Amino acid sequence: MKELPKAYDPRTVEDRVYKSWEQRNLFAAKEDGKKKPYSIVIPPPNITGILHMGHALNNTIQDILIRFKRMQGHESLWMPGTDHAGIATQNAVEKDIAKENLRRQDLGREEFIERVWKWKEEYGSTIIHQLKKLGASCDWSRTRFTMDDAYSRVITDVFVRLHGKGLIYQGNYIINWCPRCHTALSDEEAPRKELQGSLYYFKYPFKDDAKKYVMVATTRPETMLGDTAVAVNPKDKRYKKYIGQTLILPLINREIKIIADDMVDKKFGTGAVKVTPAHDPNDYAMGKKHGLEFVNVMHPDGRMNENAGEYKDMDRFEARKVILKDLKEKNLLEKVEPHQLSAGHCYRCHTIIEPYLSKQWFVKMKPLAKPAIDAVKKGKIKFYPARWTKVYLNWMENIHDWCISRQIWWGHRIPVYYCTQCEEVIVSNARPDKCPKCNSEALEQDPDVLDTWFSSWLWPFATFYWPFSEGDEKNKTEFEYFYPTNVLVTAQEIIFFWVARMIMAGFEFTGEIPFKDVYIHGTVRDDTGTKMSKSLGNVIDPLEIIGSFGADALRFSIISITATGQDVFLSPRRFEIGRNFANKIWNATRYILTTFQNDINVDLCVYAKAASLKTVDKWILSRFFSALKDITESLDNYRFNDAASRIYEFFWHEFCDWYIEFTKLSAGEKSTQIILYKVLEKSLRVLHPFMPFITEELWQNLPHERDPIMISSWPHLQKQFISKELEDDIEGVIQVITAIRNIRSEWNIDQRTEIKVVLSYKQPKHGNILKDLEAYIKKLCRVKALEIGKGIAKPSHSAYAAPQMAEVYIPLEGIIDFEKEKSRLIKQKQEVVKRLEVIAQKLKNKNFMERAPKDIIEKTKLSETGFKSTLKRLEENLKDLS
RNA sequence: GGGCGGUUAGCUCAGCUGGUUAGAGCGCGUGCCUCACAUGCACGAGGUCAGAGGUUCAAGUCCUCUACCGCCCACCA
Repeated sequence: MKELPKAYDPRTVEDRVYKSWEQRNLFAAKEDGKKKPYSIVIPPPNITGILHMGHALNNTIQDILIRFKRMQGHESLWMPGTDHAGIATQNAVEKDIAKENLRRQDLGREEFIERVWKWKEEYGSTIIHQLKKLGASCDWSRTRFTMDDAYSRVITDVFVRLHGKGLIYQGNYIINWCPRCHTALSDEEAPRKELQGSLYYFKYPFKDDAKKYVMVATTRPETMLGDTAVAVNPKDKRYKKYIGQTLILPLINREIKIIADDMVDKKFGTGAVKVTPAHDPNDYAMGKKHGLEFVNVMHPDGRMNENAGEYKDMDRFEARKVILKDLKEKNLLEKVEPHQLSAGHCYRCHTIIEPYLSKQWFVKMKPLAKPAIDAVKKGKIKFYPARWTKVYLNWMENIHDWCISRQIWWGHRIPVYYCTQCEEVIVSNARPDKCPKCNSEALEQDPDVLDTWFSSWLWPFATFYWPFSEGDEKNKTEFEYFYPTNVLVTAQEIIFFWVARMIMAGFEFTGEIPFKDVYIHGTVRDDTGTKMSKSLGNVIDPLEIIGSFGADALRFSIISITATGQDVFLSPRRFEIGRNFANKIWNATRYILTTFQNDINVDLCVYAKAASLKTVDKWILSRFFSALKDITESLDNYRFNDAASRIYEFFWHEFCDWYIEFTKLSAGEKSTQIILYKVLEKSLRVLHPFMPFITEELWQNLPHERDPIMISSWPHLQKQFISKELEDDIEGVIQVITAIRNIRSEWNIDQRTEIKVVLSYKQPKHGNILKDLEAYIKKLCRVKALEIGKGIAKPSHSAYAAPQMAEVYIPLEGIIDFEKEKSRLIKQKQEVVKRLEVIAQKLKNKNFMERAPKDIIEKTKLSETGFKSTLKRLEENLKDLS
């Protein structure tokens, strides 16, 4: 037998173990009619991504599920892949070429795209390697990329289908514009953040009488250059008389009308609002309604344009300052108030977005949302924790159309072609040879690309390359087998971005749900509660943790401290839990292996002959199987931290602390060896989904040649071994031992001093158990002589230490403070009697349940069977007490 | 303006369907290098479960309100 090192060193194990799995091709999943499928699609990380704690948590959870289900006999498929991450990747590559003093415009579109692909080849799979470090058991042979040809075909297909159904349209609207990335963004990509800004009050003079004016208030003074009206509420007495009159827009000297609109809030600002239809969504709506002029005053990069008069080419914020100065000089700036406002920020570069009028492509969302809402309402898709259901429904019911075109280069080109001759718009899967209308060959493809999420929302089925071309039986069969997937594991941040849209796409294109469950885990934060992010510099690098503590330690720690759906606060020290536990598992196994001596060829199946087992053997089996039951249930309910702490508790504090210590008395005996072995190997299997590396390594060190633990089976629950009575008995013995140790410690009796203990008991049952386990007590408490008998010791504490041999008299019933215990029992008994009386009275009233009004039953929350079972339990309690 | 989460030991947090004496890890105190493990072992101290009402035979757990902390959504110029 190999000698195992004294401390577990993950660095010598993990890579080797992972490679062995890969070599045996254990990750591959295939259609297998005999097995039930279990499938998960990974939330595809960005190719620009590097593994952070959020990934670590997210992927550990998925890997636990996948490994658990695989062991339970399912055909487990974890579909991996990466996302091309349009803006993020383009930004990264632009940064990269900036080192060569190049902008993307210098390279031109084609060459730039080539550079992105090259960049992708070099860095794009970093995150995949890091996921392997974490132990992820994805089917890597299927690794998808959202820009792959096959995947891209799905996207084009979907675009054409939606357009055909009238669900995609093009139009001029106010969208979120990032002046730095030069692209439109969806609402979800432009989250609003609170800003400390100002509210500026301007005077707009009347045309007829320059001394009179209307005062307006704004937070974005620079947009005033594009004002084409001033709006007031029609019911506002202050302004009613001015409606229809003409004002002169200062600085620009444009004539603008005063209009009336219900949208104007009388109470805000001055009650009169400047209207800039080209730079504000509300004003846009008003502009459409009132037929106003749309004056765009900005370049796409955020500088003012030719419509801005003398402010042309100034940056928008520079222009703001100058305009304020000029207005002040003209005595038109009344006052400035501090004002809390919120403005959209680009989710990629954090630049303040500009509401900007431009022509974009949109998806009509309302029709898509309907089936997706119904599915969740009917429980076809369940959220865990359930509270997210409401968040999802609320968003879905107020859904807005989705702006899907982006003015960047890296992404899926929009499959739309324009005829330069007759301006025909052609939507087509492939580039048409000529214009169907005028036969011209001068066709130009729309320069824009699609929102990255337009590819992600197809992920659950596009990864199977749906829709299937004729003869593509392989993908079709697999799709039918593995789809819908079982669960989607993700963080709350992308419920709207991604989860909701996937559900809509699932129904629209496959007619089915894309997944049955959605498990939303918490956000990873640092120990002060701040979200971890690179820019804040508060990240804990998972790879560093893996480097020093090991992947298993990382996995186990993060799982056991993350309660279902709660955010998790991390500091590096918290990973010691997992490291220490791994070391414990290592050493327990190491110890058990030494007990096998040379005779390892024991008949390992005979443990079923329970009759020949010792009490402690039966006890540990009982404890194991009840732990197994709990853990299996917890995993089935996505209660990962419960499962992790349960196995931790069992393995460390029951198996190691007590059972292994018990067995040291009978280490050479065959039955002891068998049970030690059995419980160990079963525990390793239960631990495997949480800590795959160390369990595989130890498994391979167990006697006999064996297949990897990764493809072993989840232990079979054997209920007949679970015995509550037996567990209580040993629990009692453990209490006795603890009490003796306690006395030893309290009286400062040195560990080396041998003592004599006299135990007395009242209940014969206890006495028998104690006698049965006398040797264990003596060994674990270092007791030289132990006397057990009825009524030997007095019914109170009486013990003393002698110089040579301490003698300790302990009445068993008095291990816990006898008087206190007695009064507690009496009190408890009285309470039980009281409860019994009340409940019995209610039951006696035979027709109670029928006669009771519904709301009372509701209120008491007790059904008739509830009453009866309560009664039964209380009666049992009473029996025990007598 | 809506919605959600949190408030339990010195710290970080568990506690699912209400039911014996409210738990863990870390930290702290005492004693141990006991031949698997000092990444360890044994023992211990430490909690009026944010506050106030209510429902119930029984409330950390359910209901109502209040306070503080945090998050999300919204067309607050």
